[in-house]
Amino acid sequence: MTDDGGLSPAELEAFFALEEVGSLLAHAVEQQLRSVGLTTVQFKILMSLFAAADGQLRMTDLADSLVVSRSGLTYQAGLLEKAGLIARAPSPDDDRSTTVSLTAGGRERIFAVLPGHMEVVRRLLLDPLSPEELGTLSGLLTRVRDHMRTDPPRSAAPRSRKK
Amino acid sequence: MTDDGGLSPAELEAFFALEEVGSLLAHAVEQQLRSVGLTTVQFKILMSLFAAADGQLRMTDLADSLVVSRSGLTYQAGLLEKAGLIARAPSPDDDRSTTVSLTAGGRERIFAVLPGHMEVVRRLLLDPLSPEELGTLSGLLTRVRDHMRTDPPRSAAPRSRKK
DNA sequence: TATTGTTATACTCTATAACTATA
DNA sequence: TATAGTTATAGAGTATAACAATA
Repeated sequence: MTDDGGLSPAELEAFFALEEVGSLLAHAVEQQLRSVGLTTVQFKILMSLFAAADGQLRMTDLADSLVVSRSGLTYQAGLLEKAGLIARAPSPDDDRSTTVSLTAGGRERIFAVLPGHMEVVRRLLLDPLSPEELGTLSGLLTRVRDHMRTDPPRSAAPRSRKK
Repeated sequence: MTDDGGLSPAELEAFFALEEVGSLLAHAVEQQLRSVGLTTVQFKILMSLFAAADGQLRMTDLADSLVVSRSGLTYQAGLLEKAGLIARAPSPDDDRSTTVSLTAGGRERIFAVLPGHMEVVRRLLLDPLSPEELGTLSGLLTRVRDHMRTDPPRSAAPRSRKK
């Protein structure tokens, strides 16, 4: 009658805990980002560029990795460009493409946010754990993340694959 | 120069893994919920009522626990009521308050979603872990969650607390 | 006076579809 | 023909402020 999908109590417990932890952490981070005038999406865009190998990405690749529509990314990129945090330029190899890159101002903004960002994470996530426990948690989550990445994202299908 | 807030590599690793796991899982769950005509917020509302001690909550308490504005909740409650999933009635003890409760249809909808919901969770989160690891993860996350709950949510301040 | 809930309103964001330019 | 990116547009959702009713 009360079919729960066959999950054990332990499984349900882990799931609900993860959902709540993720939700509370996301909210706290969002509040902190607001203090420097960034939304979560915008921060993700900046961090993606920051993490990119050569510091730049194509619009479409960026949209796909963030799982947003291209038009949605165009909108956000317009805001970030107007704020002087990113720059868009035609790609050298393919004239259809636009290459996005972080400006010096964008890098500064990242450095301006990170300390507070980390402080929130530390207070909410890290404080209650011992160093050993942190390592354990990190290891487990990394395994899960890697699995998520390789697993065909049937439920998080990329954009245009209209096939 | 590249101030990262003083977090160790292990801490950063745990943080980024958690952010990505939470993000990917949230997205997958959102896609699944869409198949039964619910948004994430609406599902959370239903689950909050389902989990409530006596199966009902005041509008304000519900809004606070979900960290949304009261007007925002009024909007969503209107949709859910129109869909016959919840019911609103004046509170017996306080005539200013409105008590929200799940209807039979609302309960049915929950049972309709849960199996698929759990399937997504199982595939993404639980599959790569052994039962022992699951227990460990669950324990750690539960600790973190409890800490988050007790810690003054300075960054997730409730609504009206205007001082 | 303070609180509960709703409403009116404006704004942000996102996606779909149409369009331009290039491959 | 297919792809990259933008634009026009429309829709969903959220919050602020004003309001009515009650404590």
